[in-house]
Amino acid sequence: MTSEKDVTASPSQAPSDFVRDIVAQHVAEKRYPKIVTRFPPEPNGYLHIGHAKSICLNFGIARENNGQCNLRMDDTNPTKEDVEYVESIMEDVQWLIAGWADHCLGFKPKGKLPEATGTGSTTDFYLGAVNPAAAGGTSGLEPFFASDYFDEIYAFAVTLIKRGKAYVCDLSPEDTEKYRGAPDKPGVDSPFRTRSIEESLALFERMKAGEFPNGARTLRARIDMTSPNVWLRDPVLYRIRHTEHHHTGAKWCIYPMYDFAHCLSDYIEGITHSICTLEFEVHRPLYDWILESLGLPRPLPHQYEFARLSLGYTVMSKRKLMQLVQEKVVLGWDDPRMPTISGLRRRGVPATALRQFAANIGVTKFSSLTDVAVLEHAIREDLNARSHRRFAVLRPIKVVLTNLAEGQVVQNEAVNNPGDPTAGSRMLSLTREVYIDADDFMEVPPPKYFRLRPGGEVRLKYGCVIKCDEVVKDASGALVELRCTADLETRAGGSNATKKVKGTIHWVSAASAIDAEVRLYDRLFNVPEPDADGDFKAHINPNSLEVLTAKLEPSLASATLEDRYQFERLGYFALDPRDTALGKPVFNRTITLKDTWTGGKA
RNA sequence: UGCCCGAUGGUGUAAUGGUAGCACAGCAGAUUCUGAAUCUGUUUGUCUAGGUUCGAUCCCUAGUCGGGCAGCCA
Repeated sequence: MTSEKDVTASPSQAPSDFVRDIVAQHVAEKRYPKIVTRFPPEPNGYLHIGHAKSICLNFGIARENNGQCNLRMDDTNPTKEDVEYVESIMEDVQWLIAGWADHCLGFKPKGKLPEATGTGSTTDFYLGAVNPAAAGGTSGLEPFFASDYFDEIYAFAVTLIKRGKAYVCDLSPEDTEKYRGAPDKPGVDSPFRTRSIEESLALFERMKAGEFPNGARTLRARIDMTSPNVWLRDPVLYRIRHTEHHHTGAKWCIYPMYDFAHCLSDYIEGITHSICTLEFEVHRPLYDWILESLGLPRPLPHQYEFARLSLGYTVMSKRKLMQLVQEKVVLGWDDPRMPTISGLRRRGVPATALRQFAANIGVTKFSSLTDVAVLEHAIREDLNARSHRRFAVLRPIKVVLTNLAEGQVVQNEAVNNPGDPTAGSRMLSLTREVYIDADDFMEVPPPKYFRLRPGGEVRLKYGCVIKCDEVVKDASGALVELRCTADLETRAGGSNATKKVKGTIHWVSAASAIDAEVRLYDRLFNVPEPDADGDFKAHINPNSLEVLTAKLEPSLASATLEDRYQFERLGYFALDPRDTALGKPVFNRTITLKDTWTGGKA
């Protein structure tokens, strides 16, 4: 495979799957001088974790074969697309592949268009890539745009007409549908199918010139109205849309359809392997028909299909995600509860974890439902290795250590990561007043409860064992504070340091703790397949976000956006990059720690 | 009732004519100043019926079940 070290994570060798097998065979045959893939999102929404699977596949294949993967905006429908999406896509892709496949990313000089390389009767166009890493950054570069090829695609359409393989059709949208027939019923030829080449040529030019209203005419391929594959029943190649385009402005009023534009865009860029999802499988004969009908001089790209990702407890279509945003179920496309790449990033999920996840789930043609536990495992595994441990108390209970003097400070060393000796340590101050988490004290605990109870003992981690002498309540019966005695001889190095107690809990000093907003996220839906009954909004988890003010150990005042933290016994947390302000930290819980305690119920 | 694609433990995936393996989840134990991590062990599987073959998860046929396809969306 590759001789380079995979920087995703040490254990991940290049995965193997049927697409990579095909590519490997082509490499062995030396079929192409270089393997070129592409990631071609339509800029009509934000990228989600399903796209991440595709990105990892396409860029993975490129990097494993010393190839290249072009980022291309598949923007042939001006009514649905927007530059906002172009920008988010660029950011998300570059974030996901950073440090892994940047050297394979294909961009192009800003404004650069394909060059006509054809001679004589053969029409040919080519547009090569520039790598941002090699070019010293993305300034002056941009991704590819299918809309940059409108001139060339138009020229190819004219060629098709001249070859008698396409014609201008005057059927209305409704009639076009009727004539198409049904999957089990053959279609009927359009009355305009026999139109002369000259007339189609003239009409097509007038369509381009804007002489006809939307929907008045289309350019259609002349294939076979009786084909069992409905996509071969004279598919529409061009439609009239008097709409400005986010990238080409007002230049065009006719726009190519996906099927026509995609294969040609692949060809123009010199793509060798055009990898897409299963629903395009029935389009493949059309993809091939168009390219083969043009008599193109360079090697043709080929399409390969794999199963899109379905993840438990979430929805994955852009339409549904858009709905969640528009109906304010979430706070935006990058809401940390969203399965979008931007949402996962904001939640604190590292790109390496997403890449490892993609490698773990594999690539097949079987439509499966992936257990969220697989994603969660990849995130925990990544975060466990890299996160410094910190103490944070989410729901504070005050504990007074009655045998410590006011102002007395007992310093304790706490390691930053028990699995990584190089991570160092920091000091924690034990004082007369500390906070512990409400979950770590129960007046009437269930069986096997290891934590603090009246008259019971527990260890304050990196501190000492304490004993609960008194539970103080107010007139209403609400807990005010716990009065405990600390046994300082049980500290590390003390005469009773190895004293065994059932529970060890985290804590913070009331004297030095800092306040911070902490956001606890839970899954957005409360059933594994929210859309199984077609009503995904009925299964929204009303408690997917809980916001609280927590007490944090003081070292967290210097937390950075880049670092990941494990709040011990609670989970992994990261600073929210959008809402954190100077002196006002906001932490997002990326994921809880795995919790095998049944809560005494078992 | 047309065409295309698929089917391996609970879930996801390997094995491409020769011992059904891995991961997640689960369970049990060890260990633990995180009920985490780590370590050890372990339950559970080739959709059905025929055929080819010394031998079939793999090749062939039929069936069953599942997914996709009838936008001037992608």
